[in-house]
Amino acid sequence: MSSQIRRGRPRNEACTGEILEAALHLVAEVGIAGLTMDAVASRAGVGKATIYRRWTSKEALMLDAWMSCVRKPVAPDTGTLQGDLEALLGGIDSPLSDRELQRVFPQMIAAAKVNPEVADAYRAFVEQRRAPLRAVLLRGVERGEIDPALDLEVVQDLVVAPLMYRWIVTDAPIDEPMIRQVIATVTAGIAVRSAV
Amino acid sequence: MSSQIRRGRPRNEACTGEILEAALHLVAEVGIAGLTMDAVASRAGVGKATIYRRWTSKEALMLDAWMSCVRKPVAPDTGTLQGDLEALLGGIDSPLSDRELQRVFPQMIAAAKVNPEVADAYRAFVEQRRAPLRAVLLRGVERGEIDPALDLEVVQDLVVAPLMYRWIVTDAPIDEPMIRQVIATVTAGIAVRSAV
DNA sequence: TGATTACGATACGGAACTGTTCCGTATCGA
DNA sequence: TCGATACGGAACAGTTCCGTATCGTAATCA
Repeated sequence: MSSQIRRGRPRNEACTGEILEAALHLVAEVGIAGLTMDAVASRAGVGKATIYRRWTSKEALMLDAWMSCVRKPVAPDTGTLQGDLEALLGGIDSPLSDRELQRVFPQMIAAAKVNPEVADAYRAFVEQRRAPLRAVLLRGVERGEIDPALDLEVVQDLVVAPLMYRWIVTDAPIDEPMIRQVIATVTAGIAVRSAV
Repeated sequence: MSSQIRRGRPRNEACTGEILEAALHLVAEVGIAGLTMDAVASRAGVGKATIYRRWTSKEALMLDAWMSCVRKPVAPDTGTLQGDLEALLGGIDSPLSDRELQRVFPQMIAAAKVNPEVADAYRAFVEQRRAPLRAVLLRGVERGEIDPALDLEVVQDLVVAPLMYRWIVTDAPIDEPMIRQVIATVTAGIAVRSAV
């Protein structure tokens, strides 16, 4: 069925990645509202037809680009909660720079609030990002480092939110001392002796 | 200079507010990219000329609308850090519903990442929101409830970020138990005995 | 070699939106 | 009553952009 013999000139698969990357860089520069297919084609060094041969619409391209812009992190296992958190919050694996991601991600959120299709992809994206942290916290509960009476979802937010907040809302720096203080404060606050 | 006698039919000042509100509701529905001046005029029940008599462009209208959509909170003083925080994080004073604000705010952020003029207004907006919380925390330090060695900016983020994170990123519920756990965890984590 | 397909480049139709400018009407001060 | 201004509604031109079509060229297979 899908074993149709391909005749003629084969597709240049490198183009696919170049188009995706060009789209992401452009979104970082001008936002999704300012993004045009002409600009994507020009930046990727391809014709528009080459794009439309791969995606049916601008929206389809954007969905693909977003899903490809951050690779899923793996849950570390250093033996202690503090160590796991430090390893997990270290960096992000992406073809885009941090600076660009800080611009692209809000565009994605804004689009998700308005477009249900984007919202679906966005939910999957967030869930994928949160899974490793949840695993780390569960191990923390098993080791007795976290008060089992606490709502783990909230604990998760306490750890991640300050970073995302600086990333998205305030643009404040996310450096080592800052991350350290976040982890120190939260781990101190969620220790078993704390009563809610 | 500005004491020119106004002749002729006076402006209907009610229109101004209706236009601003219509713009905000529409941004919540279709996003800033999908917003059209025709739609604003139609929703506000005015002609487009009435809008352009007050604002020179779509951007100018949007900036005004945003600055008017949330009123500055006041710093409470209940005597304890925990009490101040609970009072401060309670609710938001705005003509828009929470649901709508959750959609409008990301649009504002996304626009600020791309448009320098919006970015300026956005920075002023955020600073205005953060000031009362900073005052509350400073009193907490004076009362000895917060370790003075900590970076207060980070403490501020620890408190606000989980709420904003749910608001913007995950859409998870922000109810009383959740807020309580955030405040309890952070206040426990920033108490004086904790060493960073 | 010839058929076939992908390529970059460019032009095009159709749709949408902005910002302006007309109407005819309504509401004020003099 | 009269002049001045604001009003809602409608139409307008200019621009932008999407998605498609077409061009000549390049790459692959039969």
